[in-house]
Amino acid sequence: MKTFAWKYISDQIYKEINEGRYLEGQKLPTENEYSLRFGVNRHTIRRALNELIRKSYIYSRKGSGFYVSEKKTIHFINQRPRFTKSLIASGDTPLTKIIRLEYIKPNEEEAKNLKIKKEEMVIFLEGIGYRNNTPICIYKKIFPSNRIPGLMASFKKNSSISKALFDSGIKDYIRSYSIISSKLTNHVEAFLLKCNQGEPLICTKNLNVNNKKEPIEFGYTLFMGSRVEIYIENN
Amino acid sequence: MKTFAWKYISDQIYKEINEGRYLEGQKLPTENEYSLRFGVNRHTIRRALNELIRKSYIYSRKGSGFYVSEKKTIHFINQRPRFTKSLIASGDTPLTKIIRLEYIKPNEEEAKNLKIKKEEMVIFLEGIGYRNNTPICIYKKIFPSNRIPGLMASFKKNSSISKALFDSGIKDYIRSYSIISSKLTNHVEAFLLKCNQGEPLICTKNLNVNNKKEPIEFGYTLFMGSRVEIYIENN
DNA sequence: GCAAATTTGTACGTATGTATC
DNA sequence: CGATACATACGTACAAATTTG
Repeated sequence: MKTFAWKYISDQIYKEINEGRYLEGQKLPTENEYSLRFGVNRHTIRRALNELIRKSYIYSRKGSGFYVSEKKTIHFINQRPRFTKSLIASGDTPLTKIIRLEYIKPNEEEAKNLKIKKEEMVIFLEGIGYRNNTPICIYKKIFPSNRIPGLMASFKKNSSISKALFDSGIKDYIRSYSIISSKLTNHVEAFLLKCNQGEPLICTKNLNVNNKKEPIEFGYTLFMGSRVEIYIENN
Repeated sequence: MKTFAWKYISDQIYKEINEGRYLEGQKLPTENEYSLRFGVNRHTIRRALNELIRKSYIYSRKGSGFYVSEKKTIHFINQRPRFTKSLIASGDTPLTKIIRLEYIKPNEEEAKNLKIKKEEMVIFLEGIGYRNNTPICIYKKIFPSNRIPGLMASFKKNSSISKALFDSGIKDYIRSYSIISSKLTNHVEAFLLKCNQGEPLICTKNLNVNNKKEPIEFGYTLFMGSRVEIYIENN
């Protein structure tokens, strides 16, 4: 099989990144510089660099340049889920920013999973998880507030979600199930995750239940495929 | 924010696919036809169509045309893993093709997981999983043959992996852990999965142990993100 | 089975827009 | 503000795979 110019150049540049010739976040040569070096048209270089963006080895900033991407962290999925713990386990500073907190009506799937009537209002919480000030996931969580009195007040007092739950009487909970799929970022997600549109995401959907097996949280998380790995433990 | 021609066209074509105007696998209009219809250059159409390929809504065949992609199946990850069972659960005909079966030396990670010396030979098995004659995953499995006498012979006799294990005395086994990550297909994987290079994959790595908690299988699976969803049950 | 026509893929070139420095 | 650098979009040409006659 013939290898094409753009493919060869893409592999070549990747090799140089992989050899550690550029630090994470470091700027790569410009399109024109590569164009001169490889003796091809600028568009052929663009094709090559675009391939590396798709594989999320690099990213671009319009008017600025192309830069080397950062490495992955590990997220754990197990019976006792705690986002913060995951990040501690991977040796980084935990951080979460809540970007939305309000009462809304659940959709059909959410109501069904939480075992409530779809007219019953729920607490909707959306936030972004970080590692080293880099966003690595977007999460949305739905709580059946009628089942957990005082939860909204507790959220407003506590910065930590599991602490807020604890204060509202949820001393323990376990994960009932998770569903994992994949898709590419749309432009809103790309904005929140500070990445390019079209990057691969690992999507999880899950249900947590209390010790009486009553659903207490239904959630979605979008992890950046390029920054996260998911670990599933069965005891 | 200004929306560009290629973006608008990409969204428009996607909308038409999503409205069900084309069947799964159906051929779309050619680049030239779209070019005429939208009044833009062929390359602008290519940009738009490429976006839909990246999102795996469509795929292309050189010299032939662009086609609408097929829907997803569900794969279950739980304590009692059986690939075949997953496919039955999703209502399709199970099928697996073994493309490699031999004795080799394990790498460090494999030896460590299987709790054997890295000089000890293992059985390496590689295959492709199908649904309706469409490949949906590539799997590689490593078995500590010293711990499972007669396994190689059994593989050669049986078409089913779990049946082969059963015949070799592994009446039951459970999944110890799974790790999930994501990446894009390289050209070998794209060839095996009959898809375009650069499609997103859900990558799993896992360890199965027998009822004495001895490792009996370490495996990797690459699921096509566009054709599979993964369901994790915790009882 | 072969040749021609069709269709996608690669590669060059030019021009202009737009964000960053 | 001007210079730089990435992004979009036009155009041409030819290569390579598939389909059609």
